[in-house]
Amino acid sequence: MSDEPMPSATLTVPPPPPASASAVALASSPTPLALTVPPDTTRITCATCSVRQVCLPTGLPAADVHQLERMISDRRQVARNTVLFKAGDPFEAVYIVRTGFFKTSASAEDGRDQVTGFPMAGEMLGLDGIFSGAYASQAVALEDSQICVVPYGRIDDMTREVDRLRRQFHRLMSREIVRDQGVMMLLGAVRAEQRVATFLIHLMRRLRARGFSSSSVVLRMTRDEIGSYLGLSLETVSRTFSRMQEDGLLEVRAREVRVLKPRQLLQLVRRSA
Amino acid sequence: MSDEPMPSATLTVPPPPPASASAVALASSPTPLALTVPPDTTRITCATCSVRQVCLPTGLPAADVHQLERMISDRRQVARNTVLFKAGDPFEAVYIVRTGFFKTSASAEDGRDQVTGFPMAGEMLGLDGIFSGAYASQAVALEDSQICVVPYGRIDDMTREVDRLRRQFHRLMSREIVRDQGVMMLLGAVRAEQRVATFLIHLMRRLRARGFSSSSVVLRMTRDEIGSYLGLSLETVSRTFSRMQEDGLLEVRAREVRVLKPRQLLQLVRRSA
DNA sequence: AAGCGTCATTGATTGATGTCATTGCCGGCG
DNA sequence: CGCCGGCAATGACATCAATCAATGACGCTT
Repeated sequence: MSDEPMPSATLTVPPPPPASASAVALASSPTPLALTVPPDTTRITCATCSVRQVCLPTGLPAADVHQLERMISDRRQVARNTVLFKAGDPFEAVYIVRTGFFKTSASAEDGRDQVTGFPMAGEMLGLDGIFSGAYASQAVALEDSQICVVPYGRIDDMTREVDRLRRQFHRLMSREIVRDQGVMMLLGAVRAEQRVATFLIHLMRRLRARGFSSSSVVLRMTRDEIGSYLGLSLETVSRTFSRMQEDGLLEVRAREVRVLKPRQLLQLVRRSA
Repeated sequence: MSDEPMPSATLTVPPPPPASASAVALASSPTPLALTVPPDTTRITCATCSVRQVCLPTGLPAADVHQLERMISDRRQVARNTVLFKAGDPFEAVYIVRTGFFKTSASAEDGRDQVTGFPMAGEMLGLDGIFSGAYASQAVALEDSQICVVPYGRIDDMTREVDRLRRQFHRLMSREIVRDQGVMMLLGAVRAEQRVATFLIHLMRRLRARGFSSSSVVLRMTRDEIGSYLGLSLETVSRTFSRMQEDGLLEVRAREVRVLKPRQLLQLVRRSA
């Protein structure tokens, strides 16, 4: 299984508080338009951003990070359940998650709505819009989040002018392709147990890379959304969690998952049958 | 189901002969190194290439196509079953299929080798190598093929210098991301019948876009490879073909598939259950 | 505080698909 | 020319996960 592409840079970011669990919250179904409440985040810069090590600046020298800063037009607050963009919306910008948690999904011809990813801090959204000039997928915030807006026009300008930024951008698009291949592998896994184990392992790794606990998570998505992502029914996801708990691998209480035996979980990922 | 991203440009390319069925053929297992037999293709240019409409030049004015030509360092013959690159090989170039047929595959942690795509004329391979500097997947020719070699150094140069080429390259990377999403949808489809139908429909569309018959195909891959791509066992693929034949949708004789009722096949794609 | 809706868990059942095994076909090679 | 190996088709059987259904927990709304 190819892992979440994650630059080898080791992290020293102090664990930020688990992204203020929505006091706002609301609407059961996604609200149509992204809030554009300008937060007090105006003085935040890439150089001081807590996720810079896993974000666009990854591996760039400080001088370039300054340049890079110019690509970001805006930082926005996105409330839980808000649609950041949906399939068909005209493509204008790529987004980077600063804090919080999103889900991306695409619609199949048969009407299914399948989850294609759960982007978190430092990860990009919307790259699929460059191709046709309209987004091919939908992005929804799973919790109150903050994003950086990177208008494509600026990407175009900066990637012309600054060699390292150009190559960096290519690397990040490529990273997305590698990530997608990982998801295909996930969906190709035969057994449900293996898919769920892989999902958890990957999630933990990404969280750890961001300085969060490597053994305990509060899932931000429902069983249904996990199932959609893994190509399983929500019941199967639930049962698999339960079985893993019986086997002493996990401790599951609703959205809260604690990994007790990471080694054995990893075994499930690696074991074919 | 998001379709194979294919620019809307309609094709007027005369059906080229179905890519000379290998007289060379050989080795049952992939041979380790790509042949570098310089063919008599040196005078071929993008401007005269029969697949230019579905390839890199897509949508570019003639002037730019000339520039683009400079990105291609070489055109190479790749014999059937030859490995063009494999996971871990140092990334140096992106490839574009000129004639023939490839399969790309990636290895899961559990040892599975899953097919991630079947690139054909005009489609790019190797974009996943930009991220880490090493390819993340493997590419094998399914029949004697020709490819254009696009060294990354030249991409870097040209995308700095020529605005339209830079944007074009971004579009093509984005196209790959959209394509990957399509494959995820495919793997997320519940029923085997739906997956196989979608596979066939997409294949036919891509062939038609290149001027081939829109009702008859000679599959270049085995049932096993189709199964790996679709997340099914080879037997299920075989049985599904058989059932579709019984139902009068197809006529299948080994690798040769004739679509008799494209409308009904499309129905299977669209129908959720 | 009660009520409703969403989400999660669990059981029973069913059916599709994987696995195993056999047969036949075809092409290449000795 | 006949054997052998890869590929495909098909049957028998087992298994895993989807489906249907009921219940319970929690949080938000009124």
